[in-house]
Amino acid sequence: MSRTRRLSVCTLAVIASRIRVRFAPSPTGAFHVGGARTALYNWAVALREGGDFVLRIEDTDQERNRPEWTQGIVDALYWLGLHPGTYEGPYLQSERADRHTAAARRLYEAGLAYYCDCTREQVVERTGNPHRGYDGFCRDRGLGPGPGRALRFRTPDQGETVVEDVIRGRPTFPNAALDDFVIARGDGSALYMLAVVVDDVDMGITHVIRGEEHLSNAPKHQLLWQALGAEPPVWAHLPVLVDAQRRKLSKRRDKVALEDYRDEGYLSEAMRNYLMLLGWSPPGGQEVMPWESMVELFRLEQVQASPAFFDVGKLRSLNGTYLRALTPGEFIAACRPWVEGPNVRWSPECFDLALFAAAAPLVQTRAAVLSEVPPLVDFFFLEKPTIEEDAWASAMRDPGPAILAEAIAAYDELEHWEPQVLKDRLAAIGLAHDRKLSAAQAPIRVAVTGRSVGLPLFESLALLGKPVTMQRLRAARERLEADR
RNA sequence: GGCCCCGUCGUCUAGUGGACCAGGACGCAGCCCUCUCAAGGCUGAGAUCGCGGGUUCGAAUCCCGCCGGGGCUACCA
Repeated sequence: MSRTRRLSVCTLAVIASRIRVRFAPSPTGAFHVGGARTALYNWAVALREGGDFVLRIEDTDQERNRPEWTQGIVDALYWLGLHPGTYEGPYLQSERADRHTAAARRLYEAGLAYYCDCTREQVVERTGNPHRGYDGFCRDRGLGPGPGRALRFRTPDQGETVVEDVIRGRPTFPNAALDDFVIARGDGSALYMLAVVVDDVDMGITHVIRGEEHLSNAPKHQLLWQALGAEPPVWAHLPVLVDAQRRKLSKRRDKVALEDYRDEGYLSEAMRNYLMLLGWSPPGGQEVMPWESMVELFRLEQVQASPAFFDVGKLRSLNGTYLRALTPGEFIAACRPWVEGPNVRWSPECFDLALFAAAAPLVQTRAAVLSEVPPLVDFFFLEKPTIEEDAWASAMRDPGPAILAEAIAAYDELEHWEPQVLKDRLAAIGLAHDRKLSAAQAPIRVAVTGRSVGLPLFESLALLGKPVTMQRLRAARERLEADR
């Protein structure tokens, strides 16, 4: 389909006095990254066009624990930067049941809907095909309301329904393929199909921006909008998010909860930037940019129509970029929950914020995610370093023990405990063993930090201080002797 | 079965008939820098634009057919 046939949001904005978008998640579990993207796109449109953003919780599934999940959604949006007060709501769909049933009654009274007492089994028996849908059996039976009687919307037999979609052009549905769908249950309560439309109409929504899974329902929604006497909104059906197997992201299989990413140390700014990029790319090719710039550049009609893979690798890279862009002070502040929180592996009284702050610049280029920070600095705050045995084994081969012993002797008499001095001494020792510094530093690094990779060694030793360093070097020598 | 949507490097994408033997980013490989690892710099590999026909002097871009993936087809949302 050609993009030239797409309608511009701006064009239509002239028709509607003020743009009103809505984000309408159903509280059926942890807040999903896909939902986050939908919310962000809605928000970007509202911000750019100076419109309103409405939050509505689709909670007509009465089983759920509403207050908790609703709070989870509000919190997730808050983390993304959508703060209460800057949007309308949250409205609870369940609290609007009267409006829904009133609309159902109006539709019935206008002859646009009819009552039906068919069971599913009866329908299947008549059509002979379980996938065939409803056959219109009760259309002209003139049934009135009654217990167990569902209300069905009378869809047109002829013609077609065109959904003007900003992203997809003009999906066109033959009306004959649309069944007379149920809009109210036997007990009178409205179904989602009716409730969304009633709410959207009532709330004056001008742009419905939601997931692609709703596209097939859009013609039914549109028919309902018209039946209710309202001008249908501008539609925009966003591509779904898929996993590596190109399957729709699933709560069971995939890591989709926004809070999981937050708890792993992804910055909300990075997440927001990444999510915006899933299905849209700013003109000019620049991908990393502040939210304000994205909002300015964002165009709904430029959104890709094909499914997008949620690539954690790219998210991670983006997060690293954001981490590195932080000022030292901001970086330290961002790290604090990870180094001072209740889950740290060292005893809290051993933590030294000044020491961490001094090491932070060394950490900043080495962490892509905040959860990677503690392992980089743990040797500063642990009573003794956790030795990785593989690292120990390879570092303590052949000249390792000799280098360690000579370093102890050389470092012991040092008066100036500074990186350059520490480095020069070790380089000289390495030279005597025909080893480059890159090899000579290994036994010292493992002895002091427990690992073969990490922060720059001599800066680390300088920050750790002479007494602790010497103590660890000696402890390593003792272990070597004991192992022998 | 019916209806609808989608299909450019592994991934996210640029691309709206000629400047595209297809550009960027992530990832990958190599080099430089270097006390390890990162970060940074440079270089490179990687896409017969799902397939097949057309239209055109010329097609990733227009038309037709097909294939593949997905969604809807609930008295779920």
